[in-house]
Amino acid sequence: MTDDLNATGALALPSTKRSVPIALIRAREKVMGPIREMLSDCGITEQQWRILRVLEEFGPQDASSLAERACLLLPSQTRIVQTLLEKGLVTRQADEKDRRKQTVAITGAGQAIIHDKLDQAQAIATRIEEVIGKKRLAELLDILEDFQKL
Amino acid sequence: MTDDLNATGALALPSTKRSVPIALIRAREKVMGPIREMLSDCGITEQQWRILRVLEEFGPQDASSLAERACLLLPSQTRIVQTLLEKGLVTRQADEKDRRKQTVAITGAGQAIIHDKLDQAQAIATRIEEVIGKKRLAELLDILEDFQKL
DNA sequence: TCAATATATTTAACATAGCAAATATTGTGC
DNA sequence: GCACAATATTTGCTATGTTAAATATATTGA
Repeated sequence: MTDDLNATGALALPSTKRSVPIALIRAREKVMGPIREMLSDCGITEQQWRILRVLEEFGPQDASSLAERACLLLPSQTRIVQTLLEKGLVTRQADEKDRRKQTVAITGAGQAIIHDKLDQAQAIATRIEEVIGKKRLAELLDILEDFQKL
Repeated sequence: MTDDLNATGALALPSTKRSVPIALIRAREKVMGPIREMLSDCGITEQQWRILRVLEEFGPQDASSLAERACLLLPSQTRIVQTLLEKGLVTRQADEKDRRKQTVAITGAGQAIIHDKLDQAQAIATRIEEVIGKKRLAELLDILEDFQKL
């Protein structure tokens, strides 16, 4: 009884205004605005920042773990690490035991960038918490986690 | 008092595991999986599908409105419409009154694709509702809307 | 041991994201 | 009516997303 009907009475998709995929994009777009602004003046992209963050948080790791944690597909990860190598922000070397694996690590220069932006990044996180509310933000993260069950 | 501290006692960013931008990406990735699968066999991308959906829902409209509703940047919209033109799924013509504006409309072939996929798309939407729960899904959309205040 | 498989990562190719600059058309003030 | 600012869209360029294929190393079983 809750099926959406269009003007002709036929079964219709939910309006794009309440579409989950579109809502996720829109929200993300807003969140990323200030973050991109923060990163633009140090020549780092959003994805490069994520890789540095993950390396700083979890330490040196193989490519697959890094891609999973930074939420990147392996091909993207490969390219991004290559540019980070050129910038001198990470290192990469084959694992001794299993030479198929590549171990990626953050350099001092990479850590410096994170530390330089720490206050700004913290301020952005705080701002989000203020606007959305601490409780609702926690709810949001919980609900989003449930999407992994799909 | 709620500041996150790392091992050295310095101010630290929230773990990437509870990062809002990353959580949004992960959720979106899961949602899009079945949708991409549905579209792959008719040679249509996710963004092309969004444009067709919006044109079907709101009718012929200028490029800016279309981009806004389909949640695409104008340059992306321009290029995607170009490929849709080549596929014969949309038309585009200059507005009579204001020749700067381009009016885009869906064709019969474009509508046919939407109607062909209607049942499948509906099933995906239902599946999401089952897993997340109707109430929580509504909460999610409400919270995501609040991000526009940022 | 060696061929067949499986695993880890990279490359290739095409589509899109994001930003800045270029184009085209319209509106405005003098 | 014209130079000039404003608006709507497109183009150019670099980076990433996405899928499939290629490459390299490990593992397994006859």
